[in-house]
Amino acid sequence: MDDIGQKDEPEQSGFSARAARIQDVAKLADVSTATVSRALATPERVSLEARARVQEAIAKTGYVPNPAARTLRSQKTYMVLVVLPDLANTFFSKILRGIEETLFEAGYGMIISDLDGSPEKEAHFAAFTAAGRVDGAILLNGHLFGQSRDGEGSPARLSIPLVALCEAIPSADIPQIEIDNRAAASRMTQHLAALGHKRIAYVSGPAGNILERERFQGFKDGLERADLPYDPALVIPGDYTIEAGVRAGQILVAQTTRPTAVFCTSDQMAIGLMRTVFSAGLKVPDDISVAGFDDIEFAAVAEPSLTTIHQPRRELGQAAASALIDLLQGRPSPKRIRLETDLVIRDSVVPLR
Amino acid sequence: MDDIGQKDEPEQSGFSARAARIQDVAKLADVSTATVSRALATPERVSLEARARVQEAIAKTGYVPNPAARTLRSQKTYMVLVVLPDLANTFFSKILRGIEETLFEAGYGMIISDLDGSPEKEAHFAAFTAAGRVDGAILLNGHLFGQSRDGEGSPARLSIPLVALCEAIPSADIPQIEIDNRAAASRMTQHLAALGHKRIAYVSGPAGNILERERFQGFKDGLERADLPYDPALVIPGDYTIEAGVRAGQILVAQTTRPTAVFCTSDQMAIGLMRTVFSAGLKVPDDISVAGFDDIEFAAVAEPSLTTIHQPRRELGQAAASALIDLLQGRPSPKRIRLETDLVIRDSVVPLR
DNA sequence: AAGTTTCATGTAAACGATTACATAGGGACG
DNA sequence: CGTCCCTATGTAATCGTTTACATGAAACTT
Repeated sequence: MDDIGQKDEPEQSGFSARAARIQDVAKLADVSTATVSRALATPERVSLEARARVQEAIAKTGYVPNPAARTLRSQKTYMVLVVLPDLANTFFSKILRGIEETLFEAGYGMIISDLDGSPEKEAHFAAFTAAGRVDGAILLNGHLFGQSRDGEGSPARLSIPLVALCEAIPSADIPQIEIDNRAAASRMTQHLAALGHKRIAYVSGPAGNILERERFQGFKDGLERADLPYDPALVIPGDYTIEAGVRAGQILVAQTTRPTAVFCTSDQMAIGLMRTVFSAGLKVPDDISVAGFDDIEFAAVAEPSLTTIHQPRRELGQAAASALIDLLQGRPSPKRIRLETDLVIRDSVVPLR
Repeated sequence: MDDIGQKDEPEQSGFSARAARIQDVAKLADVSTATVSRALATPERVSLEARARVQEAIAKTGYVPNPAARTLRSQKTYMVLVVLPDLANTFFSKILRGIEETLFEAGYGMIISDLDGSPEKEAHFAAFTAAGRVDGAILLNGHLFGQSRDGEGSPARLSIPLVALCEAIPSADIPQIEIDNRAAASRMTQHLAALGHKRIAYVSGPAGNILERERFQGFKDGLERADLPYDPALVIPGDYTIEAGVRAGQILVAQTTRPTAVFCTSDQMAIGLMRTVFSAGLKVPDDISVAGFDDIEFAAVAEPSLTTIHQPRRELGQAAASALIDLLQGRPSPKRIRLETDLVIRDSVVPLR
C-alpha cells in the first residue's frame, strides 16, 4: 500500500527540490500523518518503534514543519512582539538581549517594532497583533495600543497576552516588570545630600512619562528625608537623550547661582550634560557633581566615571519574557515583579568641599 | 441566496467575538471570496461598485486578513530576518532602526536573531529560514548559515534572498552593503601621520574578521603613504568592545616607549582605552592622541570628544533593506553599495608637540 | 470470562486565505 | 449579425498542518 505510486509521486522526477511535507515523512515511515504530528508534539503518545521510524524518516527527508500551516491550524505563532519607543536608544539593547535569550530558549521568536513616536506605526502594530501574527507582546512604551475601531457591527478585538516592561501601565491588568524607580531616585538624592550637597538640580524625563513621575517623586522624597527644600527652579526638563543632557548642561552653566550637584534621570543625559559642563570650562566633580541613572555600559568608562543607579537590564528582559511565556502557556504569572537596583558609586560625585 | 442562514450562522449568537473571515466579508458585500481577495490585492481588477461594497463590509466587520492562511497559500511571509552578532552592541542599534524603517514602509516585519556567537542558535535560525518563516534575511554577522544537512535522500534546501550588511561575505553572490573600510582606515592613519605622529599604535578587531582585515590593510596603506614603517609591536589585539579597549589601554600604558597616537578600530574601544589611560595618570590628547572608528553617539560627547570615522549607520540599514526588498519583489538589485564615510575631527587627536 | 480502561494508531475535517480555471456579458470589428 | 476579445466575477482546489473522533488490540477488573 505504500510502494505503488499514488498520485504525488510522478513529479518526483522534477528538479525543484520541493520541501518535504509531513505526508512524505508519513509515507516513508509507513505511518499516518497524525502519528508523525504526534511524534513531534507529544512523543510520549507514540510507540517507541513508530517514533524511531518517524525520526529516521525526518532525518532522511530533511523535513521541517511548515510554520504557516501549523499556525493556521493551531492558532499559535510562537512569535512575540516587542514594542519599544526607540530602538536606537542604548538603554534598550541589553534588555532586548535578555528578552531574546529567554524567548529563544522557550522556542519563541521575537518581532521588534520601533514605535518611533508615530501613531501611524502604532495603529499598524495594533492591527498586527489583531491579525494574530504573534501570540503575545512585551510593551516597553508605557501604554497600550489604541484598541479596536468602534463602528456598529465591529466586534471587540480579542486581546493577546501582554506584559509591561520598565514603564508600568497602571490601568492595565497585566504583569508589570520594573524597578522601584521612586525608591532608587530617592536613594540617589539622599546620597547626594549626605555628601553635603544642598542645591541639587534634577534633570527630568519627558513630561507625563511614568518613569519620570516616579523618579521625580523619589527625588522629592529624598529631599524631604534630607530636610532639604524643594526648589522648582532646580528642575531642568529633559527626555533621557544625550542631546537633552547637552541642552540641560547649557541651562545649568547659564544659571547665576549654580547647584553643586545634578541628578540626571538617565546616564545618557548625564554624559551629555558633562560634555557641556566641560566645554564651559567647569570641572566634574570638582565644580559640580553629576549623577546618572541606568548604569549603561558607558557609565563606567565615562570621564569621570559616572555615579549612577544600576538597573539589571538583562534580567529585566528575561523576567518580562518569562512572565509572558507563563501567560502564553497558561501558567500562573506574577502580577508585578520589581527587580533590585544598586547605587553605584564612581567618580562623578564627590562630597561638597 | 444570502439571507437564508446557511450553516455558519447559528453560533453567531455565541459570545466569543470570533475574528471576521474573508467569507464573512464576502457574504456581507454579496460577492465571492475571490472578489474580496482581489479587491485587496489587485483593486484595479475589481469594478468600482464591488470594490466599494467590499470596503464597506471590511470596515463593518473589522476584517483583517489572516497572515498564516495567506502565507500558507501564497508562500509569502512579508517577514525579514535580521541576523546580528550582538544585539547589545550600540553600533547596531541605529542600523537596526534604518532597517526597520525601510522594511516597515514596504510592509515587511522584522524578526531579529542575536547569534551571540552560539553555533546552536545559528543552526536554529538556519532551520528558521528553511522552514519559510521569512522571505529574506539581512546578515550582519559576516558569514552564511551552515547550510543544509547532508545525508543521502536530503534535497538541497532552497535558499532565500540574502543581503550582507557591513561585514561583506566575499564568497557569496549576494548584494553587499558596506563602507570602504580600507580606505577609511587609511585616511585616518594618514591624518594622524600628517599631524606629525610617527609611532602610531593600532587596536585591532577580532582576528579573522573581515572588517578587521580591511581596516588593518588600510592602516598599513596609510603608513606606507606617509612613509612610516609598519611595526608589529604597535598592534594591540582587540574585538571592538569597551572591555577590549580597557585591556588595550593597559597594554599601552605598560609599554616602555609609548606611541604618541592610537588608532582604535571602534569607538567603543577608544572610549574604553581612554578610561584606562586616564586612570594611569596620562592625558588625552596631551600625552597621547586617540582616534576611533564608527562615530557612535557617545563619540561626540566623550571627554575628550573623539576624532573618528563617521559611518552612516541609518543609511546603511536603509540601503540593505531596500536592496533586499528589491530582491524579494523581483527587481534588479545592486550587487554592491559602498556608502561614504567621513573623517570627523574632534578633540582627542592633536598634532605632535 | 465478560466488561471496562488504556494505548497506539488511522481517517478525515477543519484552519482561512489565494488563484487557476470556467463563465457570462458586452463591446468592437469585419 | 456572428466572432472574438476583454472584463468582472464565481467555483472550487489547494497550501501543510493539527486534532476530534473512530477503531481495534491489549491489559486490567471483578
